[in-house]
Formats: sequence, C-alpha cells, structure tokens
Amino acid sequence: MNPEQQGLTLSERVFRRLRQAIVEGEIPAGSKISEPELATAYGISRGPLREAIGRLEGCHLVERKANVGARVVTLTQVDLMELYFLRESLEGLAARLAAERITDAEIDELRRLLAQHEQRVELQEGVAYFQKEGDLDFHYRIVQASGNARLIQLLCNDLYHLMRMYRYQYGMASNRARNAFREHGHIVEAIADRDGEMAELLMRRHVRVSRENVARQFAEHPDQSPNIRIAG
Amino acid sequence: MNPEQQGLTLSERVFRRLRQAIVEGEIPAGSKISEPELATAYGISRGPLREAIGRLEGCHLVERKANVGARVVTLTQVDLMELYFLRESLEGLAARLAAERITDAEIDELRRLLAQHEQRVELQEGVAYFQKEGDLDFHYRIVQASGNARLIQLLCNDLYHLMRMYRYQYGMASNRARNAFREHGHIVEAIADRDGEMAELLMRRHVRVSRENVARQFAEHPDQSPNIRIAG
DNA sequence: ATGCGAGATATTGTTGACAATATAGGCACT
DNA sequence: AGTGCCTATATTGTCAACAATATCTCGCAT
Repeated sequence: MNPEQQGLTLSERVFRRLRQAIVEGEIPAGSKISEPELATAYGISRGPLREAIGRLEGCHLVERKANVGARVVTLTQVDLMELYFLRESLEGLAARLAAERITDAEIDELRRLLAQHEQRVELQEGVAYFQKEGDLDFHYRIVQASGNARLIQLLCNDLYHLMRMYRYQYGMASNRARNAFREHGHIVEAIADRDGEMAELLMRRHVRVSRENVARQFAEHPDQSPNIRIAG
Repeated sequence: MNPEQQGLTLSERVFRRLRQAIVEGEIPAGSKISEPELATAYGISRGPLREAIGRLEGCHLVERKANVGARVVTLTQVDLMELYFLRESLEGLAARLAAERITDAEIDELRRLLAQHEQRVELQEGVAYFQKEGDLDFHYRIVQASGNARLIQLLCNDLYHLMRMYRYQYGMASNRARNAFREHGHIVEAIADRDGEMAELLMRRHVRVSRENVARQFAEHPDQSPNIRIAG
C-alpha cells in the first residue's frame, strides 16, 4: 500500500481522490455520481464510497437527493459571485488577524513567495501560473497566518476547492495579474507593519476588485459556458 | 411513520436527531459516540448511523479519529472567540447585503420581531429568552434576508448550531440584553434606510461588543467549566 | 512494586446481500 | 396520435456478518 495513505481510512482516501477528480474536471460538472459504477471503478465497496460522497456533499461539491442520487454541482455565475462576497469578508478578517499575529519568519516567507511570483509575472505576463495556482497560494498563506483554526478550516478546506473548480471550468485568463501582484505587495507591507486595519482594508479591496473584474467578464460574455472535459 | 419524516432518509433523520441531542447537551460534550450503543438505542443499523456521524463531523459537532471513534467536540473558550470573529465578519456582510436587497414586507417582519423582543426585555429583563433564542432569531432573519445562499447555509446550518451549543453549555446570563436590543433596533433602521455600509458597520460593532463582553466574563471566571448534563 | 509485552476483548472499518424507491418503457384507452 | 397507468429495471437505502485495528488486562521480568 502507498505509504502516504497509511493510517487513513479507505473512505478518507476515496474522498480525497473524488474531490480532486471533481475539482480538476475529470468528473464533469453536473454529471451523475453512480455508486455501483464508481465502486467497481475504484475497486471498493459501496459503503465507504457513500461516506465519501456524503463528505463531498458537506463541502458542497456534490448535491444529493434522497432515492435519486448525487450529482456534481454545476457552478453558476451567481454561485461564483456569492463565493467572492464570502471571500472578501473572510479574507479581510484573515489579513487583519495575520497582521496582528504573524512572525518575522512568516513575513520573510511571504516576501519570498512574492519574489517568485514577480519572476513569473515578468517572464510570461503571469497569466497561466499566477492566475491558476500562484494567486491562491498567496491567499492560502495569509489565511494560514491568521491563527484562527476555524477560519483556516473554512477557507482552505471548503472555499478554495470551489474556487479551484471554478478556475478549471471557466478558464478565464485574467489580464489583471500585474495589478493583482502589486496589490499582494501592498497587503504584505501592511501585514509586515502589523497594521491590521490597513491589511483588512487592502485585502477586501483586492478581492472586491477581482470580483468586479470577473463580473465584468460575465457581463461581456453572458452565455459563456463552462469548459466540460469528459472523464477519462 | 411520522408524516413529517416522509421522504427523508433514515440517515438524515438520525443526523438531525443527533445534532439536536448534541447541541442541547443531551449527549454531553466530550463524550464518546459509541456506534453499537447508539445503533441499538435508536433501533437502526450502523450504516446510516455512520453516515450521520460523518455529517456531524462535517458540521464540526463531533471529531473522528480513524479506528478509534467519534467524540462530541469540547468547546473551549478559544473556539468560542474564533467563532465570534467569524460572525463579526460574516454577519456584517449579511447586514450589508440585506440592506441592499430586503423587501418592505421583510422590514415589517423585522420590526414586529423587535416589538416582541421589547416586551420580553421589559417584562423580565430578557435574560433567559432574549439571550438564549431571541437573539439568534434576530440574527437568523438578517442572514436570511441577505439573499446569499452560501452565506445563509454557512451561518444557519453550521455556525448557529455551534453558538446554540455554547449557550447551552456555558449558561452565561448576559446583562447586555437591553443594550443588545437597542443595537438591534439601530441595525434595523439602517437596513430600512437601505444603508448597507451603515448596517454592516453596526452589525460588526454589535457582534464585536458581544464578543468582548463574553471575553470579559471569561477573564473574570477563567476556570468556569461548562455545564455538563448527563444523557437521560 | 513497577514497567513492559502478549493475548483477549471490544470497537471500528469494510463487505456483500436484501429491501425500498424512482425512472423508463410499453401498453391500453380516449 | 396523445395521454395516463402499469410493469420492469436499475439505483439507492438499509442491514447483518466479516476483517482489521486499537484498547484493556493479566502475567512476567526487572
């Protein structure tokens, strides 16, 4: 058995596997989750599989109806906007708390991360890497530094998976990478100054501008349908 | 079968039943959830019971360790503080959104609710009713009026159950009922004026003051242990 | 007497079979 | 021809038995 999976229960492993498959689009949005099918595909029984699906439902990655079954959620534009509002509020809080509690070592790490991002931005205008993973990496670290376990749990275990799912489906190439990078820099400065109020304000504005940018893209392309990739 | 439970799956019903039992202290905090015991007690099999426990874990009402079992969470003072920070942020958002979207009918309902609360406050200084359920009722309605489905889901399905659990365990009789009632009134006024900015500001301050009040009580009684009621 | 280890015991994790419900298709009837 | 009902099928929900892991106990050695 894979040593990394030691000590983990079977339902836990299939949960993570399914989550990744859903987030990355391997199991397309809106598709039905057939228990017998997946059970044979993964070579397990239906019991652990059902528990995994239940946990996915808890993360809002699938929706279940009694005696009917589970479907992968279909992410609408409204859903994405709702998510951005939550992020604006919660990540603002995270930035404020982080500014009050962060250690010097963590600040150094943040700055190193920004330096890496800067290279990316300059090399290739940063669209792919920055927009896809690097941006969330940055936000991830801020949240981690907040020290609020429940906040960390909520953002990093639930909301960020949904955000990643959006980015895989709507492959929107933002031209905001350069501005976003600058805003990240200002946020880090405020945190390094231990200015919680300013950090919260900057983070909220950063998320809000990002939301407005996405909303504008939706307004310009109202019928843009998500990229559906067939499971392989 | 109880007609209210028609169409609901067995695991769904046992989930709600367990949640209520945990929140209200019937199953004490920190106690172990024995699968065979509960299965026989509820007259069901372990399969649906395990799914229900899994969902409780998703709500952070129980904690599970592989091959060891599930325990009801023990709510620390730190946990409660973390929860208040989340509420400050999220309910501020809810108030702002509510102010922007609320209908006249909903405003009337809010005012009627406040009128009911006022009678309670005047009759018995409002400690019991107001602090226990009435307060959450008010916040509940604001959140519902926000129109953000995910925000509603998060606050009303997860965080409020935890808040209620705290109130059952730490039976802290706040003397803040009168002030809290006044603050509720100001929040409704801001919402009725469709002043989202003001509504958010007032709601955040309201939750923050409430948190500071609880923190002060903790500081004065640092060793206060939760009220444990034995399951009966 | 105390600490350690092996075995017994109980609990959790997993499986496959059974029951109940919803969906799809065909047939009768209007 | 279209609609409604009924049956057949497949899927989900539930159950009871099996396997694996952890905990507890008792004996033994130091």
